[in-house]
Amino acid sequence: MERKRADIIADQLEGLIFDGTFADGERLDEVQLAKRFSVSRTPVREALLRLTQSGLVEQLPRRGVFVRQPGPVELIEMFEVMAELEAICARLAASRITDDALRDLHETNARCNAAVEAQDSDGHFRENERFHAILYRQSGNSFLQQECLRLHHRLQPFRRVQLRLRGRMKQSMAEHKAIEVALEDGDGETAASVMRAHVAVQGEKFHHLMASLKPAAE
Amino acid sequence: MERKRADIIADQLEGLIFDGTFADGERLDEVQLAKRFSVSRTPVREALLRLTQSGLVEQLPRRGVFVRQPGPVELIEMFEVMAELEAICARLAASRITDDALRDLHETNARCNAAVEAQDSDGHFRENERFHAILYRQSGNSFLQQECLRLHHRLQPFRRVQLRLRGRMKQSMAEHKAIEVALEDGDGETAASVMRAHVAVQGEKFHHLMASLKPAAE
DNA sequence: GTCAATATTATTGTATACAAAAGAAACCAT
DNA sequence: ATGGTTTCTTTTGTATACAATAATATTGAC
Repeated sequence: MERKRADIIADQLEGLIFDGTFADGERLDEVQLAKRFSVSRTPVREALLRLTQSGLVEQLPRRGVFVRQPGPVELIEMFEVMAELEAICARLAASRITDDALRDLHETNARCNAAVEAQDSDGHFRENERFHAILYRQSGNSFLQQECLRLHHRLQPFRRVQLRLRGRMKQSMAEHKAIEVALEDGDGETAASVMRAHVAVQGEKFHHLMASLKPAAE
Repeated sequence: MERKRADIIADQLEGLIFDGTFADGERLDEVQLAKRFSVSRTPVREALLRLTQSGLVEQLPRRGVFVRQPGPVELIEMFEVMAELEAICARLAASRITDDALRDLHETNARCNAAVEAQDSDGHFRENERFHAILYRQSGNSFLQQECLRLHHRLQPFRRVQLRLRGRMKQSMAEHKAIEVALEDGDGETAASVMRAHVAVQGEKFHHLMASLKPAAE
């Protein structure tokens, strides 16, 4: 159950930004949003403040808040950090993961594979999320886990795109398997380097995809 | 120049939490703060919302906001993440750092050493900050840089303590030197591992210090 | 006709007023 | 006296009113 209206509005606004209803650079008018959600400006302002902290919008003093989608460079940077963070999780998890979690990881990968075979995109997405979430948790560092979840969530809209590329899903699953094996062996360095590449390639694929769509950019 | 009153208040409140004026678990009353800063509740609430996002306070719905200092476990976790993040910066910087920045780093270390010799605690602190800031920047990833600055800032009140330990400053300087050399050699892995230990030890020292002060804890 | 200065409008930032919910206190019953 | 219930108070969350500033439009001068 959600807490206050402001939080609900923040989540809804986030969704509207993620799905492109509010385009990059667009100004978010407080009174319009207030009318849209049938509330006063106060909870809308709180929601916008939260989005500002999340980095989804930018707030120019006395001018308003504007949607701020990361550009190509920033996106590559964010994926690079995500890759490093997940590599850390993998390395730490190699020595800290529980047997239960290892089993869970194995089963999750199995379900993920099955979803790929069945062309079940949503299923694959769900199990893929679970795979990564398990590793965040098994880093044994809940602060690291929180940071990973935060950045993961922020990159989510960009993450789905690259998975549609031909052959990417199967390669991705092979990487998952390699990470699983490395963790079973307690080989932190291997787990880290495979994971780093696994995540970093997502950013690169996305970048290439963008570049092919907008050849004139930059 | 600061933007709105709410931001100024947020910064001031942060300082008051850092210096212990507001103790852990203490409730921050909106009307009291409003009177203290001679404003209405509105900017106070905005400031508190910002601190909530930063993690300095916790907001229980319909109950109020409470100062939330990290406990021993969380602090160790945060230092572990900081160590890993800085290790990443060092590794990336090894291949990306500019000659100018290398010179700057060298001079900063020299000034830092001089400050240690002169027992200039503030000077050492300042140059030490600069050393780390240079590496954040030379990671060549401004998103990573921002994340490092954020966590660094959050850990600042706990960082100063361990430096007062006997012999720690000299050892710290030796580590700085080792990192500098590794960067000159373009040896990313060495730079990363030295940096990781350099930062991680801060958390451990702090932990030991706390444990020695409160032997009954946990 | 164009540029600039001023007036008008619109929008953000802050203050206050109101509503709802949680906590405290008083009252009653056993 | 103690436990529970109910009222009252305190405090958060929301709505509205006001103030200040930036954007826009209008008007006047050249």
